[in-house]
This record gives sequence, C-alpha cells and structure tokens, in this order.
Amino acid sequence: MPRAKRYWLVKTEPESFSIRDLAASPKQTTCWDGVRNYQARNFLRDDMKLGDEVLFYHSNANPPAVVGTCLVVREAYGDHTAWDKKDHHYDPKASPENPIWQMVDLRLTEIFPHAVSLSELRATKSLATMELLRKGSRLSVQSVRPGEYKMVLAIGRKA
DNA sequence: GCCAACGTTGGC
DNA sequence: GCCAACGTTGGC
Repeated sequence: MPRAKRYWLVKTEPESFSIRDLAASPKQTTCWDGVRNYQARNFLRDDMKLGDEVLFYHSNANPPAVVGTCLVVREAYGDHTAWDKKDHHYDPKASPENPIWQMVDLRLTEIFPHAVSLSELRATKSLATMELLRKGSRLSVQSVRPGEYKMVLAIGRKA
C-alpha cells in the first residue's frame, strides 16, 4: 500500500527565485536549496516524497501570493550550498560527509492564471486553519491539508 | 536549563 | 523602513 500523497507549501522571495525562474530552469526543475531551519529541514528530509504536490508561494512580494504549483521529483539529499564558502547560506558545520541541511528537487506543474494573494487566502473561510495564515508563521516549508490544496488550486485556476 | 541579546522573516 | 514574531546563541 503506497503512502498517501501529501501536500506542501514552499516560500520563496521572487527577487531571489520566482516561479518564472523555475519555468526558465532546465526541465523546469530546481533543487530547493538554502533551507536553514530545522523544522523545515525535517519536512524535506523525512516527509516530502516523490509525487507530492507543492504550492509555490511568493513572500516579500507585492502582493504576497500563491502563484502556482510544483511536484517533488527527487527526494531529500544533501544541500551542497551548505559547504560552499561563497554561498550566502554557507554553514561551516556542514560537509559532504555530514550535510546537516537537505534539499529536494521540484518541477513546475503550473503557473496560475490568477495568483492567489494572501488577502484572498485570508478571505476564504475554508482556509482559515492554513499554517500560512497563522499569526507569526515563518516556516518556509509547510504542510498543507488536501482540502486546502484543492481549494487554493480551484481559486488559482479561475481566470 | 534559563533567558537576554541578537538575527531573521515577512507583512505592511 | 518599521516592527512583531520567531529561532538561535551563548553566558551563567
């Protein structure tokens, strides 16, 4: 019995990596590097599996919004940016033998015709319990309930 | 193990 | 740019 598909949300600042950048990447796929929070790392390492579906969220954007979806196409492996001294996310404690930080590969599924803004998410009753909407929520990798995922998808696909 | 200081996130 | 909310660090 295969494990049930899970749903996620990842945050990125479009100034550093936007969904357009993902669309322009080889095979529209990217390694999701730079996560430096243990709770988010644990999701990447332990729970994100091949075929899981992911909401793509632009933070620090105008407006902040879920702008599309992607798919987990490679499960967790060591985040090489952690032992790259020149990288902004360099961590002196990490090495290829002890990566500490993990990443997955994500492939673009769709860019929404209608970006679902944060205020729109807040205005949707059935999304009231989304982690993203919790006060002070800062996790850059979050779990999303199947019903929440489907609702965001439905709003984003409306022209 | 406590907790103050500090750094980061991210909406506004 | 402001600032609230968090996470991490390090002295004790």
